[in-house]
Amino acid sequence: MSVPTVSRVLSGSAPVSADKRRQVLRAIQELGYRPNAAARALATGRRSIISVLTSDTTRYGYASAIRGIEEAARAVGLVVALTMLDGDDEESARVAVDLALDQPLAGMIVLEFDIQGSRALAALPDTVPVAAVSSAGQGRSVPRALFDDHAGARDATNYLLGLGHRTVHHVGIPASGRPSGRLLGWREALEAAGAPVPEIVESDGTPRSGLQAGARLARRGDVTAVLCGNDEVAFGVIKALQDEGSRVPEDVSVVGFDDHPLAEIWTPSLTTMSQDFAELGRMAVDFLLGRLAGVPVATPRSTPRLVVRKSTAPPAR
Amino acid sequence: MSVPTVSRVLSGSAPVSADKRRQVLRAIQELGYRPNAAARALATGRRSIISVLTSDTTRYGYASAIRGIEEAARAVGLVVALTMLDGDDEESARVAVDLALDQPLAGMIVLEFDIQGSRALAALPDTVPVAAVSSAGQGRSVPRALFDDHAGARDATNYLLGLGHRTVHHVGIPASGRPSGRLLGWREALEAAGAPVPEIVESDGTPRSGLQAGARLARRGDVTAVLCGNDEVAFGVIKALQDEGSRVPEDVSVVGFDDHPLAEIWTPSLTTMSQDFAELGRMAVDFLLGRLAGVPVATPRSTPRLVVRKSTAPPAR
DNA sequence: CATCGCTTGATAAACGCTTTCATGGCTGAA
DNA sequence: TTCAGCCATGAAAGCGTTTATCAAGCGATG
Repeated sequence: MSVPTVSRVLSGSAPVSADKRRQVLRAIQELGYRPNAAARALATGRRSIISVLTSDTTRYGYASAIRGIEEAARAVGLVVALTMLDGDDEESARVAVDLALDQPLAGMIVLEFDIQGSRALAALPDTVPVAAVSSAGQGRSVPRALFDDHAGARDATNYLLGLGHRTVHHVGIPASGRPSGRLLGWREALEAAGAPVPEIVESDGTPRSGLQAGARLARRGDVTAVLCGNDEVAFGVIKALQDEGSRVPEDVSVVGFDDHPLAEIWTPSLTTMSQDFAELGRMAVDFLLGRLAGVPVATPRSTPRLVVRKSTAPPAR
Repeated sequence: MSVPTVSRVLSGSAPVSADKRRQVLRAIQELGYRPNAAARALATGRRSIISVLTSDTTRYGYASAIRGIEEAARAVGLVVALTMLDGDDEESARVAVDLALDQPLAGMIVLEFDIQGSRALAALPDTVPVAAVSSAGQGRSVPRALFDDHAGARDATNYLLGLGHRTVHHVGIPASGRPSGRLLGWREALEAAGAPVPEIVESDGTPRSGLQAGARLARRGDVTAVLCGNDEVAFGVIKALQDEGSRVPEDVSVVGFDDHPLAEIWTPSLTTMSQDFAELGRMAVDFLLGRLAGVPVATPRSTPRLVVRKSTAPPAR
């Protein structure tokens, strides 16, 4: 019973007599033998890791996308490695990229939801096969799975205008490029409708910063509709508005983005642009794998879908 | 300029003249050379991957723990690989474990927050270095970083009893063993106080199931205090109670578990047992690495801390 | 009965790196 | 000037697989 025989039994690359096979299998059982992954990777050149570069993995959209990526990867026998991007300077992007690159990678997926993602993408050598998950728009020319938050924001804004609001305020979140697709879509819709374009209120995308944004909006007094950069911020905005005595949706309508699992449980339940991040993650994997295999694959796209709940209503007159 | 010289420059394992070094570095620059990770792993035997086995990564506690693990791993130059456990049968646990084991692993961390985690742990061969992140309690004898949700549930229950509630109801979530530490702590506190032990309401840990649980509780009529298995469920429970006309906390006090980022934004803000999952994840990595290095490390423990907010109050009399 | 072809097992090379070992050049002391 | 001793460098072996090549054994066929 030789080494190659074992290899053949394991890989099925050549016929082995039933007898020998049984022998080999039993020995493997007994010894608890596991092929050495490094040696195998070296000999075959096959890489089994998809590396995911992302900032804050605890946020809903990120976590969902990662989940989708992992599912799709596992389905084809690949493992996903996670590297977090935690500074937004170029140096920390380089460090993270280096760490990720030190693995035997089949490919890489960058969640380009924010500036950290863009930085990482920029720091990548162009030898490594990569797919980004990005907002539709410009950026380094790299294969991407796109979510069209430009269109999403436009639709959301139009929906609010359609309810009769004179204009729509916007609470921005950090974006990968500047300005973000969400911001552009919002502005575009306002301009197309001839509505005034109010000053943007910035946030960092967390509920807590939404609280501050909401407080600032409440102080303005003339706000009747708000489009938030994501649901977490929208939650904070609603809370702050309520704390300041505004009723949602009677006094102010609020629309979120992403369709967080808690959006339908919130009081009032949150009208939002639903995005299927998990699906987007899966598409990114398929896209990457397709390109690796040399199969031409169309750029995957996903357009957010308006989910109307109870946080929006026509303005009080 | 020979191969070993390059290796020496890169690893610093032996002195190289400044001249040669410069030469080598320039060549590396020009060629965009990257050492082959698989070959390196094979030659050195050093493994640079920590594999994390976990079920649903989008849930707050899981995502936070993963984040902590990744941070700690990255700090020592390791990469984390993620494998999701998505069935709760033994077969899918075996598949997931096999996939993870097919990498050159430094070690493995299993998030044993639920039955999937336990299954995975059971499917692990005892040759691989592993640390589990588990509720304090029994289980397979494996090094663990423990969170004491038994004590946490006890404290929470005692807090509610201390407010004057006659008893405390419990909305359970799926647990790794059965019964869960949270359930045990809750029951223990009730029994110690001589309070009646109400029938448990089950949930699957999601906001939606919390909604159902809350509706059932509302129908009982005699409920004044509820301890929920986690915050997401608590959110659902609160919502359902409110929908059914109960006021929180005036009619019913609700306590959650984990301190979700939205807990303080909720209406009313949620009293909860705060757990630092990220820290727990970091501790698990240190623990694992310490044991690998042969350094004796004490079992890390973390006890949840009561955070009192506005969802609890003395019972209406 | 001998030969051919086919199946199956063994031997050896290769993957790209690290590490040990030997060598040759240099320095410094005698 | 010479030789011991040291240091930088290159040659070679080894890490655990896969795969190509080769040899042997077997049954079938002429």
